[in-house]
Amino acid sequence: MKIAAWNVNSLNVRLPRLLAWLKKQMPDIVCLQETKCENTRFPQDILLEAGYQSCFHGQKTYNGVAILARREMPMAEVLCGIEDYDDPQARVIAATVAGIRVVCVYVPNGQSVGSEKFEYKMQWCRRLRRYLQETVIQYPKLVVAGDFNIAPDDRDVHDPDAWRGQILCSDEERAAFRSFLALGLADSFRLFEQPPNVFSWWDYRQLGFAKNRGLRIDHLLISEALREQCVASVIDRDERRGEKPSDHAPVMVTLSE
DNA sequence: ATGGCAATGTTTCATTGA
Repeated sequence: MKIAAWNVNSLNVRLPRLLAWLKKQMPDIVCLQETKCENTRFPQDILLEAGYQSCFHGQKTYNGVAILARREMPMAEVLCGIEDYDDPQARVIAATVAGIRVVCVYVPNGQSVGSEKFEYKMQWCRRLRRYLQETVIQYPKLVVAGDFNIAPDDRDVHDPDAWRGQILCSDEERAAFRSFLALGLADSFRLFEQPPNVFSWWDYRQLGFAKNRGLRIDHLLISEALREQCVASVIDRDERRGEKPSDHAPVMVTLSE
């Protein structure tokens, strides 16, 4: 069972790449962020032809999340947003597939530490933590996947000194990330020995990718009940190459049957 | 100190992202 998360930065623009990538990697479940796609325009039929059913929660221009699952695996109990939180921004969708609860998240960016958007990010993370706390009780087999907009520690930053205290790397954001792990979730990437300087996002500007000036901000968290099954967690860096890439690479976790 | 790239729609520039 292969579960992936990918911030596609516009599903409309990235659809040809997504289809080619699905064919190549054959993931069972895919969590998408920044679809920037209204529900009425979601390319449901095209994805179905490619072998994937989908559920989606989108809006015009910004944000937007979706979960794809192989057509033969029933997708149930779809829930949009965080329970008991009237967030106008489409950032969370959850579904149950093959006995696993999958929560797809697009955590706010936060703009700069101390800004109004930063306060929104921090409040949003507290709401998410509360929601996940309830979710993991109801669904012990839980995967939380997506763009967290947080680099958990200095290993996840190309230039830790330059980024210290900055947005995506501040102590407050890192504490929020640890509050998710404290629910019994593991950062699947760190369950395995990894080479240094592996990232999931690179700035489009200043040859960010060519110089490997990146951050690891996209994550796949897995609950205790899934840990023994977890056999690999990787980042598909190749997907950042070539024509019209997203600025994020897909992240993938493999669970044994 | 600032913009640099990409996507969107409010479109020939402003806003947002990270």
